[in-house]
Amino acid sequence: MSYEKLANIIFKDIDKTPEYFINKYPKRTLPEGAEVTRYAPSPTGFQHIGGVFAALVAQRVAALSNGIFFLRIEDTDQKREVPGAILDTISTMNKYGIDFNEGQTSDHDYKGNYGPYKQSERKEIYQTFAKDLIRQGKAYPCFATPEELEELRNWQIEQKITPGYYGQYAKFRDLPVDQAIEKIEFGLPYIIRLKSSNSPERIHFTDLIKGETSFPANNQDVVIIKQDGLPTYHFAHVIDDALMHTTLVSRGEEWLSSLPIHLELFEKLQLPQPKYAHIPTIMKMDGKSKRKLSKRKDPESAVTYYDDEGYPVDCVIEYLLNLVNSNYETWREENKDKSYLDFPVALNKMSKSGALFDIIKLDDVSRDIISRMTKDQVYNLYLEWAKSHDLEMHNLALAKFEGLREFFNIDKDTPKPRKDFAKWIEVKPKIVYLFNEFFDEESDIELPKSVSLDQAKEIIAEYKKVYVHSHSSQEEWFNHLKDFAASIGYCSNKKEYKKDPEKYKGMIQDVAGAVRVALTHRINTPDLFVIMQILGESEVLSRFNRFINN
RNA sequence: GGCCCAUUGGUCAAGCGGUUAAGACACCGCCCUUUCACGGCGGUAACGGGAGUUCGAUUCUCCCAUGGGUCACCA
Repeated sequence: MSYEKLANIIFKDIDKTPEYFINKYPKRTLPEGAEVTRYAPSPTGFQHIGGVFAALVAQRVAALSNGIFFLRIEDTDQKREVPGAILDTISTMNKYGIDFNEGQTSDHDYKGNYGPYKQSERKEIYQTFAKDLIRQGKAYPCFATPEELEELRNWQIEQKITPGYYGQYAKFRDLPVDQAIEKIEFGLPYIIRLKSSNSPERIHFTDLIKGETSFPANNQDVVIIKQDGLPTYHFAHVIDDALMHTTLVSRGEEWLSSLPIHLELFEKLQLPQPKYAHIPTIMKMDGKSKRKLSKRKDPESAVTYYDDEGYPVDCVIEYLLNLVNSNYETWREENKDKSYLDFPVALNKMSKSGALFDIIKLDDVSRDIISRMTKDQVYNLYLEWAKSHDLEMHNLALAKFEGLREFFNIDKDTPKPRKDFAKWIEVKPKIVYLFNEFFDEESDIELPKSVSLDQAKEIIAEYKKVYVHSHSSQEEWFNHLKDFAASIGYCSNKKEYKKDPEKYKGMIQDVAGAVRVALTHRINTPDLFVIMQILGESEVLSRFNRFINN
């Protein structure tokens, strides 16, 4: 048969058959209902939060079903490849608690029995299948130059015809085999295209997230092997996911429109087709309209942003889970002590439209989670973050080990813990007054609305005289402060004050406010008693003096 | 432009033919309180538009509008 000859000329080095690879990668033996999923990024740059989102979904689905989750590197476009991106992908995923059962483990190594897990190393496999397609007349070499294609496209658009290489516009689709061979032997460059059946039928399809949908069958003679011998995404996807026995492909919804191509490819290659879940794109508000999170414009699209800001990884994950299934919050409320790993992710409960990434909501989720951590967890996580993002604070935090832990412990053991921090970058401005290094440099002094600076100084001048550092409890200290407040004409009881405001200079909170401002320059800090204990008696008195004389 | 997907308050979203249309975040107010917080209670605020189907549509169908995606030898 002449197609046979063509196939042998094009892929003269390919001596295997599709059966060889099909037999080489038998189906895994897995428990009933186990899903095999994957994360398949191309190593083209920094990690996108959408990537973590997609990987998280796939990983959860596999883990929850006792299946397999693997990493495949889609590096068929060698021009766009960025050195180091593979390792960066792996370490980012690991950092976010996303581990792979199989797949690429470094630039050149992988684990698992279905490898290689890097497409550039699977060239022989793709070519074997492509050769088989040519042999069957289901694919053909195309000699059209990029310029020619461009011209065709422009003309089609001008004529208001669907652009593309298909049907009557596919110039080399029906080129006689001997002429094709002639061109090849002459040395003309070419690529391999699928000879689409061009079926007039509509295809009905069920997506696990989007539900029922239908579209016209593919009619494009898409490129399957590029001039460099590597496959296009479409061809590689179909072969890899079949050979790797992926049961469920979860990927961004931008792939939905090329699904007809993939479906035809599965059919032509006679390979088993997986289930699909097309994940909505994470969007962002831009003025009045939504748009995709952009690498260019949005710093928060990069995973490194969350690290730089100091969001604990668990907080980011829990927020993302919130976007995956909106009943996550309810579940979390009912299962406070469980790990997010126990949450039953359900693809059919996922929103069909793109969610807006809401940093404010992230902050809330994060604050809540941090508030439930122990003082040691908070301290250690902060220290770890500061080590790589704020060395000065890291060293101070180390030096003030006990003090800082006490500070983080304020109200920790109560049923209603404080929610001071959403991310570690917020810690510094809220604690720097503990350190003279920063405190003395501050020029801004906040004041409670009902107290003037002079009034505050007056209060402190008096308080300094009676200040006792050695109170054994917060309660004792505050009682003392109340007595003091009364002695200088401030009311210590709110109700009485309201009855007759004229009788008093102010209220107890004005006095406490003055003390707070003198010690911290802030009107908003955690419990003063603990802060004073951390500062120590001499520093407290010194700050009182500095405040009065300033 | 063709094809596909989507459309409930500012945001995330429940709802799947009959509801006073949940809840969370944000915002506002009140309360609690020994300072700061936390917390509690309450409030403002929504079914894109138009035709059908139906006794009855946020829910079903169609059309339109809007938003998004996609139409590469990129993934």
